[in-house]
Amino acid sequence: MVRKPSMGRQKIEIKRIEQEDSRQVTFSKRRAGLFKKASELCILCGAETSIIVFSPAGKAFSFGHPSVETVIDRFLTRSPPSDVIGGSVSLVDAHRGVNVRELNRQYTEALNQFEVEKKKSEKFQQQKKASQNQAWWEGPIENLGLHELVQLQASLEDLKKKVANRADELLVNASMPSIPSFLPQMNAYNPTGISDHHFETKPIPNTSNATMLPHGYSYDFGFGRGFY
Amino acid sequence: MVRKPSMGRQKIEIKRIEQEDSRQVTFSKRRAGLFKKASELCILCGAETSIIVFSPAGKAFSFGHPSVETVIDRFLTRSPPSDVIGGSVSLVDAHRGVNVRELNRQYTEALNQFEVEKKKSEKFQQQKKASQNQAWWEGPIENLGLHELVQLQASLEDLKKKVANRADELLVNASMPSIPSFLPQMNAYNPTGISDHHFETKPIPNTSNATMLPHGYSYDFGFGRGFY
DNA sequence: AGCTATTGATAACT
DNA sequence: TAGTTATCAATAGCT
Repeated sequence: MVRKPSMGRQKIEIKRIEQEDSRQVTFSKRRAGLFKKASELCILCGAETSIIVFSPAGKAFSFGHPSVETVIDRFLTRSPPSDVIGGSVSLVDAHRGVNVRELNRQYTEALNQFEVEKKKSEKFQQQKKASQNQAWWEGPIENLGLHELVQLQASLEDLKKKVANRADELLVNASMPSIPSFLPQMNAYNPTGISDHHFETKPIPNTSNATMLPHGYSYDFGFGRGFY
Repeated sequence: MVRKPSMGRQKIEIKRIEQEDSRQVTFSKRRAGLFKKASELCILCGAETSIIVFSPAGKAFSFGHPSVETVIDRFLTRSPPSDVIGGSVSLVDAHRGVNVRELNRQYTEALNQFEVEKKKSEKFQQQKKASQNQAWWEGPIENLGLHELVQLQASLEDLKKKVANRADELLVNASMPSIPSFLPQMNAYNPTGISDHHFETKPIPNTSNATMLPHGYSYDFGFGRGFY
């Protein structure tokens, strides 16, 4: 019998796939591959990873270990994983207003400082845009005032720490009721099916306890954090 | 001479790598691979992707197209409020959390902008310094990024290769200023040592215009969304 | 950081 | 959308 000599995998250029069907197929396959790679990275190296992917059609897919929310929160607040899950919020409540207000003040202040510095380098921005993707970085740097920028950075870093600390308290304990990993949330989440959320996720082999779900669905098996 | 018959790649089990050194090496390699895959997914399929990875040591790495913040925002906006999920925390004033979160987001954004500005200034310095020594490459290939140029100074051979790749990208995506894959961004990143942020990101080839930076650093080239 | 031998991912096709 | 195969690409083990 004559074999069917598939061309097998062919080398492709990394550029937008114009063929819509092919693009969709490739998206699905590669998204699955990406999530698998991520899960392996988590398992092999004990990393915490979060991936969010919006398909060209606008559908959201996500992968997260221990969960998308956990990683994002850690990233945004830059605070270490908290074990104060489910703590009382009433205590935070008492200081909430003041803290937020103060943080806001500091933030505004820092922002103002930043704006001043920013204007100094505005010309470079313009130069960049003017030359499109040309060499925006070319030109004199003397006017930038790097020294001042450095100082500003220091103050920002300081502020950030405060924000992070506050946020950690407020978010972790209050607004971010960290979803218990083993909860069957995904299934129970949208029992009505009314949601117009998109979800088309493919389970990945060896995914272990990482979450890998369509938009908005978390499914942490409680891998926990085994970090240093 | 006797060849050195490397064992080449061996099959491995997907389970935690106990050997610390190996784990670290694997983490670096695979993280780079993961980001590359993500960038390809974005380019090939026009997807919007965000990846955040915390190394076992706690360092944060991120990839984002158009930017981490953009994708996360989009994701969180559409995501169901997590406050409602956990019954025990339903008493929480969701609004409060939003404020803090928003505050932090704005702060992070500001910091990112600042960092970008700062980074630019550093590039200028490099540019200046580099120009003093050799500027032979200017003009003919000024479409390339400074980082590339700086990098290329060390290797003419590399130059040819890079220029070719670059030209390729530019031809294909003329309107998309991409981030030169071999950018030494992370190296020049924090010369002050003031920041306590972690950053150790590896440039990924063919990353195009996606952002792929260490924690908190966004670098949106304005790719925009080319969705349907 | 570089180098290969292999495994693993996937483009083309059914 | 899922399954198969030939190739290409990623990377484990070393240096």
